[in-house]
Amino acid sequence: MTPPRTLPPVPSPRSIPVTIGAMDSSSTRSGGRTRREATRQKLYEAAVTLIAEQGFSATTVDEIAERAGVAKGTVYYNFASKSVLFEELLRHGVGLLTASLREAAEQTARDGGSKVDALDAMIRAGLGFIARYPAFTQLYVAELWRTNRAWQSTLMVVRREVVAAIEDVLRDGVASGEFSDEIDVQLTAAALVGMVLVAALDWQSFQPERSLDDVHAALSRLLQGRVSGRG
Amino acid sequence: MTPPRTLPPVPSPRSIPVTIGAMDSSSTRSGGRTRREATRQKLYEAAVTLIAEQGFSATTVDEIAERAGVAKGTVYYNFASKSVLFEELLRHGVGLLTASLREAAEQTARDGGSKVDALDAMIRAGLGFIARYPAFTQLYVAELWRTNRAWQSTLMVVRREVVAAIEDVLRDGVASGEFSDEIDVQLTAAALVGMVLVAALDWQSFQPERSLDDVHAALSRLLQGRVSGRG
DNA sequence: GTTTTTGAACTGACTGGTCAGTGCAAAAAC
DNA sequence: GTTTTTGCACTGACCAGTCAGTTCAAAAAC
Repeated sequence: MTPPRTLPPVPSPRSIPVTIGAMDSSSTRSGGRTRREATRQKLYEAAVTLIAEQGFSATTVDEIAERAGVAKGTVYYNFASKSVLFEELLRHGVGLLTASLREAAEQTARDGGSKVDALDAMIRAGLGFIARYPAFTQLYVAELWRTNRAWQSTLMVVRREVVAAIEDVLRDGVASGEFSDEIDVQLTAAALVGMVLVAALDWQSFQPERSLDDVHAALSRLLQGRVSGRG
Repeated sequence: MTPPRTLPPVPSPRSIPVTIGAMDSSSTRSGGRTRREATRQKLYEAAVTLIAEQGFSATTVDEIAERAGVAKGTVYYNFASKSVLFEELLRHGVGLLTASLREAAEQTARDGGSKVDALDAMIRAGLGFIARYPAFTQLYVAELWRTNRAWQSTLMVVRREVVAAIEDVLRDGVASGEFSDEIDVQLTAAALVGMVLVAALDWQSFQPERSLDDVHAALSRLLQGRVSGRG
C-alpha cells in the first residue's frame, strides 16, 4: 500500500461558493494564500484519509482535528459542520478529476487522435488520478451509491460531471461514425468508469509495485477487444 | 429505484463456522428450518437494506431490530455483536454470488461453449445477482476497499472468492489458446468485475426499467470489442 | 517609533444527546 | 421442560457541536 497522497490546494477557491462565516476574506495573507486556506487544506488532507479508511460516520471530528494538528474548534470555525466539510471535500476532488479527464480528451483531439485514442487517454488520466489520490477515490466509491444521506444531491451532481465527460467522447465518436451507433452511451460510460475504478483500486491495493504504463496497457487491451485471439 | 430485495436463506448455514452461543443447534426444527434460522434471516434482511442505505456505523442495532420486527434482545441472542452480524451477512451474500458465477461457467462448459461464452454467461449471472440483491451489492462495494476495519480479513477472503472465479476462466482460456497469453489475468478479472458492478448499479439506480437482456447486450458488445466500427 | 486597539483565527473544556451492549423476569413457542 | 423471544430499564462510553476566552499580527492613534 502506498502512503495515501492527498488533494492539492485549488487555485480558485471553489466553483460553487458556500457561505461560511465571512466571505471573501482576502484579509491576512502571506505568500498569496490566506492562513485560513492553509488550515482548510490541512483539514481536507486529514479528513480524506481518515474517511477513506473508516467511512464518514466512523470518523470523528476529534480525529480529523488531531491529524490536522488543529483544535476541534478550528474545524467548526472553518466548516459549518462535519457534513459540509465532507461535501466540500467531494466537490474539490471531483473537480480535479473531471478537469484531468477533459484535458486528456482535448489534448488528444488537438493532436489529431481518434476517439478511441481519446478514450485511451482518459483511461490513462483516470489511472493517474487514482494513483495520486487513492484515498479520495476510495471514499468516492464507497459513498457513491448510498441513498438517504445528507450529501445525496452533491453526489449526484458530482457523478454526472465525471460520467458526462466520458459520454461526450462516446457520443462524438458515434456521430463521426467511429463507434457503432448501436452502443449504449450511458451504460458503456458507466462500464468504463467501473473498469478503470476497480482495476486501479486493485492495482493500488494488491500490486502497487506495477507501473502506470503496465496497468494502462492491460486495460487498453481489454478495451480494444484484443483479449481473444493468439498472443 | 426498485424495492431492494434481500438475501434468501442458505441451505448449509455458513462455510466458516463462527462460535455464537450454542453451536450445532439442530435442536427444535419444523419443516427443516429451525426457528432461530428464521429469525436470523429476518435480521439479515433488515440489516442489509439499512446498512446499504446508511453505512455500517450510521445504522443502529435498534433500527435493525425494529425493521426485522424483533426485540433488541433477540439480536444479541442470535449474534454476538453488531459486527458479527455484519460479517456473517457478508459471507452469506458472497457465498450466493460465487456459487452463481461458478454455476454459470460450468453450465457453459457442459454445453460445449467457448471461454468467451463462459465469461459472457458470468456477466449475465453477475447482472442477475445484482438485480436481485442491489442492497447487498451496494454494501459490498462500499466496504470493499476500506482499511482498518474489524471485518477486514473477512472482506479479503470474500473478495478473493469472487475474483478467483473469473480468474479461473481467464486462465483456462489462455491455456487453451483461446485468449492471448499477453493478457493480465488478475487485472483483467478486476476490470471485468468493475465493469459489471458499476454498469449494474448505474442500471438499477438510474434506468431500472431496462431489461437484463438489454443491459447484458450492451456489456457483451463492450467485452467483445464490438464498439468501434460501423453499426 | 511606541502604544493601543482591533478582529480574524484558533483553542479546548464542556454539554446534551446517542447508542452498543447488558440483565433479567415473564411469556410464547415448540 | 427446554429453547427462544420479549420488553424494558439501565450503563458507560463516545461524540457533534458550542462558547467563553486566548493569541497575535497588522492597523490606528499618538
